[in-house]
Amino acid sequence: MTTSSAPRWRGLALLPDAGGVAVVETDGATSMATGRSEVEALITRLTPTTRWVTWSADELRPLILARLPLPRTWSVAEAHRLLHGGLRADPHRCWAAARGLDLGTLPSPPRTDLFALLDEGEDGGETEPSRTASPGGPVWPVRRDGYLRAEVDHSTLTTLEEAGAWAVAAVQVAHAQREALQQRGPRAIATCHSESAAAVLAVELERDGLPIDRPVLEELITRSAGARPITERDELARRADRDRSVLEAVPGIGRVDLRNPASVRQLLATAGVDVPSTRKWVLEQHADRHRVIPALLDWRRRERIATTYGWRWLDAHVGPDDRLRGAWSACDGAAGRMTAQAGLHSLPSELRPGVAAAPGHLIVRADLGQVEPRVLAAVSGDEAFAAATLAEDLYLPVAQRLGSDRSVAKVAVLAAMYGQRSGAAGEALRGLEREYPVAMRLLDHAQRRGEGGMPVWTVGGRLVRTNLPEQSERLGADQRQSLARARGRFARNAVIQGSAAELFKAWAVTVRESVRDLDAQVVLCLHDELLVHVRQEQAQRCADVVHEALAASSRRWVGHDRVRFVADVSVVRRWSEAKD
DNA sequence: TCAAATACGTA
DNA sequence: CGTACGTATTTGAG
Repeated sequence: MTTSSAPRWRGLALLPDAGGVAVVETDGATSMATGRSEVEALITRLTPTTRWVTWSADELRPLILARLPLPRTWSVAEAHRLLHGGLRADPHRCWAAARGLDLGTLPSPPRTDLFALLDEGEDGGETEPSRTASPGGPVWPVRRDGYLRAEVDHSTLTTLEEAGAWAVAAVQVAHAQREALQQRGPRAIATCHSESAAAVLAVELERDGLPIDRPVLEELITRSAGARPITERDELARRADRDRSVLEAVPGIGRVDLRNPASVRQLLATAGVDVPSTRKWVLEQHADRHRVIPALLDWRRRERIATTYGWRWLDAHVGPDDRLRGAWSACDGAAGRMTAQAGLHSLPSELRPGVAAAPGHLIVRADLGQVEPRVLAAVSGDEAFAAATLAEDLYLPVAQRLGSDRSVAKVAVLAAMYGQRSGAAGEALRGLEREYPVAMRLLDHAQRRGEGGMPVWTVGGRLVRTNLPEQSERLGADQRQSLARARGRFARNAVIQGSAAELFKAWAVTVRESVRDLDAQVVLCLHDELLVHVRQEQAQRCADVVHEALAASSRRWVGHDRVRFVADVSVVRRWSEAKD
């Protein structure tokens, strides 16, 4: 293998105020471009062979907003998250980790309070830091004790020299990260490439937003929350309107605070229904006992839309261009799935007809089928389980081997991956252990590590810690055991969920690249589902490209073709439209 | 005023 | 005693 050959890396740092870009060449020389055309020429001239190193994709935001393509990047932050787990990946932390410095004594970021004045000059660095970069390496951002200056980040850069030194430091970290990732496993560097691209995609997703059909969305909101309130009085009146349907189901009840679970429980007791809690699944079991219960469940549904996805949400997150925007991150702090704000990942299906292509456009909707068991087959190397993935419906061959119904096989496989032990799953699990011992061993091993508070790794090499937040000292024996079990289930699931996230992102960023020529954009990533917005003439071609991208990226990711991934791909006007 | 607990939407 | 996240609300501590 020749993976150790030096990558063609160029560091990139932006001067926020000057509107310029500093580029550090592979030999350390720094050049600079200012103005859009000059910057674009500088970036695109080198694009085909260059991987652009930055501390984070967020630093590239101005270039991304200017729609520069940036196809090959190395995000120091994403590499750090892969190597060390968790979410925190500011430059100072990444630098210290790459240098092997103690993270416990990481200089704290500057405070804006009065105490900051008292502490000035006590950072272990020079009191009058030289803001000059030396040719041999970054002097200015680095303190005498080896840490990066806590008060420096990309928004504070003011000169070409500073930007150059900032980029040089990023490239130095990237080289160390690459070495570490090479040790981590055969897929880790490729994973870092796609995670870095996913971080750029995350900025693009926020830039482009999700196209919505405003009249339809407004109608759907009106149906649940009531007409748009103008005054605060209106708002209270709408709220009372929603409450009324529940309250009138129990005559003479008077005023009840439906938002207070204790009051609701009392309300139900008055109606002659005694429930241990007012949780939805509990209420559903008593739905036929009194008409107030269905009314309450419907109230909850409407109230969710009114409060979380109502008029305020629409005004806050949907722009005048009818795009729904929220911030995205390329990975969460646990197994590494993408996250999104503004409710983009939990939009009720009821509102999805309101997500629609802009005029003259269509949406290519694609979702991976049965992705987690297919990922299990890939990461475990269980050849029998891999054989099942060749089927369009993986659960059919599994059921056949288990000698059970498809439904039993499905429950068993999902239970195996989620660590469920209760109910009918227990029996069927034994069948899985008999027929697919290799896959089951991998899950059990991860679970045992989690129970012991030890980390696990995704197939792409991401470290997933299992001992993070809870203070395990001073726990009773029962608490300790339930904590260990929770960690075990988490670890068992994390190797699958996290590896699936890596495959998904590899697919998503391949789609991102390959639809660029069609002038199409990925506008939503939802764990196993992609929406691509495209002009209608190109929609069919785009759907084909999405399929091809899955074939290519999954083949690369798995490393062979004995595990198959499948996607449902359809061309629709609205997100809600049925798959074909 | 802030954090935890509760609840629930999505995968 | 299935996992994850984001959002809103209530509650209780400071």
